[in-house]
Amino acid sequence: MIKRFAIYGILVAVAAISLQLIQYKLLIINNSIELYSGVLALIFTITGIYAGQRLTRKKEVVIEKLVYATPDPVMTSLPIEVDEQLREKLGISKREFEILELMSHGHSNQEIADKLFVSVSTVKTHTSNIFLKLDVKRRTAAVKKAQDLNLIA
Amino acid sequence: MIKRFAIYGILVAVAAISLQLIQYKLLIINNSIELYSGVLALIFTITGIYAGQRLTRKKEVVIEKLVYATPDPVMTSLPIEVDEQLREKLGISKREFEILELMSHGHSNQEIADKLFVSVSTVKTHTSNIFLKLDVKRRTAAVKKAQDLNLIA
DNA sequence: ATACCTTTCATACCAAAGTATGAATTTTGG
DNA sequence: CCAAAATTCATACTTTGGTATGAAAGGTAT
Repeated sequence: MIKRFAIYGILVAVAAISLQLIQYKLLIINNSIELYSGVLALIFTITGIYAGQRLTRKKEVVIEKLVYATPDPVMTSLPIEVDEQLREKLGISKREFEILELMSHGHSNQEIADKLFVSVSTVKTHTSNIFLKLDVKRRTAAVKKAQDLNLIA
Repeated sequence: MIKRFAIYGILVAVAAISLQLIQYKLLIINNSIELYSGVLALIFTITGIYAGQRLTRKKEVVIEKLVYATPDPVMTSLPIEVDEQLREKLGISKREFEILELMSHGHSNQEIADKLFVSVSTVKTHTSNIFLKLDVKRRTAAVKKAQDLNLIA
């Protein structure tokens, strides 16, 4: 940081000397204080921008950028196994898990029943069991918890 | 962005007029081109630093976070800004959005009402409007769609 | 074989969610 | 200031979700 200020100091010194030259050239040849002012303004604006950038360059804000990509085959194997382990750990059966996934897609009990070719009663039984095992009282909470646990996507 | 340049343009104009005053004051009273140069340099260095900061403020370091999802044409810039834009595009009000978020956390209408200090009726009205705007029929579907649209986390 | 788990289904009942309608109040933008 | 949008609330009604209970059928491990 000290080094940086030293460099900037040298630059200012060089600029000062340059100014003397520019000053006399412009003032003697053109006798124009306006032109001189303009050049001066331009130079120091640029210098200011440069200095400002240099001195504050490290103040960066880290922002997450979402990159869309299809899942890597190698990566997909891991989550599924974890899902499986966690599912079994929670005592959730495969059928219940199926229903949990359909539930997370926003389907009603009736729609789930139709998709799985079972009665609404069956779906209700499963969902009730899922709620017990996930320790929640509503399907929205079940989906949220399952997502938080990485049980489902 | 255009607005920013306009503001900068006005500042430059004001600076130019100020310069005339400073120029004559200093040159006439002190007859010192060196003092004038110094003031000019200082002003425009500061201006430069300010302008540089302003115009390049958004250059953050972007850390890429992989999200496994199909590319969405709407989702190209920063998530936070898109949330706002998308929300407005869908005509979803700030209050409705609040409720949508609480809904996605698995809360019931009663719980949402308690958190926001409003009646269940109000929450129901909002949720119904949300469903219309998201073109869904259930809260689970609303949450799913909002997540898919990256409207909510 | 039998004890256990999973899956299936029903019936009944209560709670929560969602719709429709209308209206009062507040905020906000021109 | 005024019009439009947002927020609030109520009442009445329908639909869906969730609980409780009981039961039947199929698979499986001891």
